[in-house]
Amino acid sequence: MQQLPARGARRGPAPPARHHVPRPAPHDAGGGGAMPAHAIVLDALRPIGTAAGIRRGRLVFAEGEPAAHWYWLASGAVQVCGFAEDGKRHVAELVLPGDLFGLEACARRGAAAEAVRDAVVVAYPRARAEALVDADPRLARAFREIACGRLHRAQACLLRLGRAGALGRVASFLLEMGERCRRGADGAVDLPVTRDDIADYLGLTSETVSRALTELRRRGAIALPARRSIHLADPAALALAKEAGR
Amino acid sequence: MQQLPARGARRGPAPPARHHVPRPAPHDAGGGGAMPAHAIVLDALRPIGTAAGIRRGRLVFAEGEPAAHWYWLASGAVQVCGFAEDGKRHVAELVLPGDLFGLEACARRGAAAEAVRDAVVVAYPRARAEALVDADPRLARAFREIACGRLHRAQACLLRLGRAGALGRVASFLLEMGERCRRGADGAVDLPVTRDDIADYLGLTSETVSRALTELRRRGAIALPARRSIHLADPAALALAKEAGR
DNA sequence: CGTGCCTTTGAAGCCTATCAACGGTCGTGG
DNA sequence: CCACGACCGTTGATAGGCTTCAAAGGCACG
Repeated sequence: MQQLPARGARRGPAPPARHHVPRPAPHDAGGGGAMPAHAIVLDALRPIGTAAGIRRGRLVFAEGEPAAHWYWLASGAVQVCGFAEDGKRHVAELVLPGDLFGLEACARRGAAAEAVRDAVVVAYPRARAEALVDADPRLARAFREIACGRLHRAQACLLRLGRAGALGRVASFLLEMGERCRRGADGAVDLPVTRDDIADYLGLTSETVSRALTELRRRGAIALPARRSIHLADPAALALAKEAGR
Repeated sequence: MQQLPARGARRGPAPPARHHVPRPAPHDAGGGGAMPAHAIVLDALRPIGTAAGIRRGRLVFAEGEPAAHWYWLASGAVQVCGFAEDGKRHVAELVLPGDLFGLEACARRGAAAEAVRDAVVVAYPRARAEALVDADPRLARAFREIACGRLHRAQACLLRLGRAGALGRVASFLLEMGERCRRGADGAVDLPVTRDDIADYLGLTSETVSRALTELRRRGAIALPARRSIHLADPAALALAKEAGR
């Protein structure tokens, strides 16, 4: 159990990381099968995991860095993202609690991973993790399932970015979050990200995201009870808005 | 060796498919390692593969269809794509000769695969292929490498779609094709796709793609010796144009 | 209680989609 | 071999959507 090399940063200063071993997976990315692939992999990897706290704005790993670990997000939120030369950011993947991330095949990271909320991650040394996976076909299959599922999600994002306008992207995003996020007591979705983060994820600006949310609220599709809380009042209306081209 | 269920279609009628067993991989998606992952997987899968010809415009598989096979593209070109309700298409992945595709984790296809040129594909029954992979850790690792590499490419596409404008997307696309395509005798890249296909891949229209190409030619970054041939005269200029935001 | 950051709203401008037309090329059939 | 037709590519004009620039209110945190 040792401190991770949590390098880089953009926002505020960085207090020392917390250390504690998180409990097993809070949810299983619905695989339908008998035992979810996520649970199989996490069970097997737990013995070699080390936990660390990452403050908001800090990087779990940077682009170009050696890919020495696989990661599991215990709490908080992480974005896998790239940076343009002018400092602009684009988010390739939104990582929520319970998700694995940083599963690179190459020697070096193709993108950075930034904590967008204070997060607790568990790191698994890649060499040891791969050895474990190699030794157990059942585990290998579960991992394969996760990797292909991740590819599927990325392609869904591509389809969304390619053909949908601002309203459609935001509506689609909300529906995705409705499925992936744990709902609050009143059924509202607690967004783990700011408007800026959403914008970078959808290839928009925060102003446009705000306008789209306002429009959806005007239509009665959603309600915004609190800053980070969104109530999906009319999923059908959202699904309809999703189809709106640009 | 039997006929594949090549359903669906858009363009012209469909003559009978050709049947022949293609030779081993014409190229190895540069893994750097001793033996490329592609070669390992293809060697192992060859015994259970059946070849089939797919005419341009026909589907290799349709969205929602059971994912019963893995595929390898021997020749031609294939696009993994989704269709909107209004008939608009967006391409999630461009498959070139030598690539594996259709590696779904779910029971059903999340997107369709359309031949954009007359193609020859080799199909591997998924159950038998997975059994083979399960039985050989070395094979499993190679397959994992391919899957993660594919995810990496998809995320690169996401970054491109998210932050680049038309000129940047086209420049980026040309550089990608320059790396993935086999060059002609004069060093020109032979594009396997039409302007329309490029547009659907980049989330643009064919007119905008055409304008971007004209602009790049005006800048001296490229030359267009023939309809489907593009000479990358100044890769540095292309890399520069790639960074152009919208 | 003060200070940032986040969010929302407004106005102007650029970029891209859309509609339209034309020339060129390829494939087909006479 | 030639002629025709369909498709592909290019270029222009217009409209619409999104980004950008700007400013103000609100909530959270110190």
